[in-house]
Amino acid sequence: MSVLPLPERASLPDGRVGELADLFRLLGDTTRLKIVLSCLSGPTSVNDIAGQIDASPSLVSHHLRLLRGARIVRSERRGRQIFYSPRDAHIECVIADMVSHVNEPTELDEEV
Amino acid sequence: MSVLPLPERASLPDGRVGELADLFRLLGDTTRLKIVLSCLSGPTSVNDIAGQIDASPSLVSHHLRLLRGARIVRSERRGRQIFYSPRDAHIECVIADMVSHVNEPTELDEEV
DNA sequence: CGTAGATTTCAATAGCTGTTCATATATAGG
DNA sequence: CCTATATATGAACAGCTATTGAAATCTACG
Repeated sequence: MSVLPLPERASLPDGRVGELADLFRLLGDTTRLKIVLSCLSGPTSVNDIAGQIDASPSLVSHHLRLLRGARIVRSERRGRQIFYSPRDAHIECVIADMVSHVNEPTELDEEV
Repeated sequence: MSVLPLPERASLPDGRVGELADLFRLLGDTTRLKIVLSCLSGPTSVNDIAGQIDASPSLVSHHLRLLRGARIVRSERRGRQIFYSPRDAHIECVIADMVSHVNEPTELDEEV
């Protein structure tokens, strides 16, 4: 497969489809997505995230490691706690676009 | 959790986090992502998609059903074959943004 | 140093899901 | 009507992964 080009912007270097899928997959889990949403408003500590989404710090930490590995979030230590925030603008943009898609009203013709 | 607001654009109606995650999850599978990428260039038949990504028509059809159910792609019959294309601009936009993220050079300080 | 707070790691389990193969449905043409 | 092509469906299996609870680091601070 060497399809594309994408309608605009940068094209996909062949063989990197896996990387791209990984990113989507990470955002595709409810818990992880909530974590990312939690720190959209600014740097948030692990415990605060856990509190906001009602999950154990252990679980949150697990997911944060994956998210950080994929450069979806960045970490920053302040005193004895660690604050997480979205890695870059693209992530926020991707989420905003997808929210727009969810909010898009269903056309009358097409259905399940 | 009722965090947010998202930096710009529409906000997420509470309780719809699941819907949002579903969309990302669907794009998070390599095969499915390839399918979507295949029909980015225009309406493509099931068999052509299967050929482009080297997968069985059965498998492609299975995934297309999920993608259509989530309104990620639309279908259109022409003769005896069915052509698929991305459902709306948001999808293409989301993918383009994520590609930008992949292409973003790694900062020197932060690492695995 | 020793305690407490904050985060991370480890191991084990349960549930989900992508894939396959066989079968079914549908459309067009002779 | 019968065949071939195109797509869809169903069931079953294997592999992955989210979750949990306990234990381990690590940092700040008295």
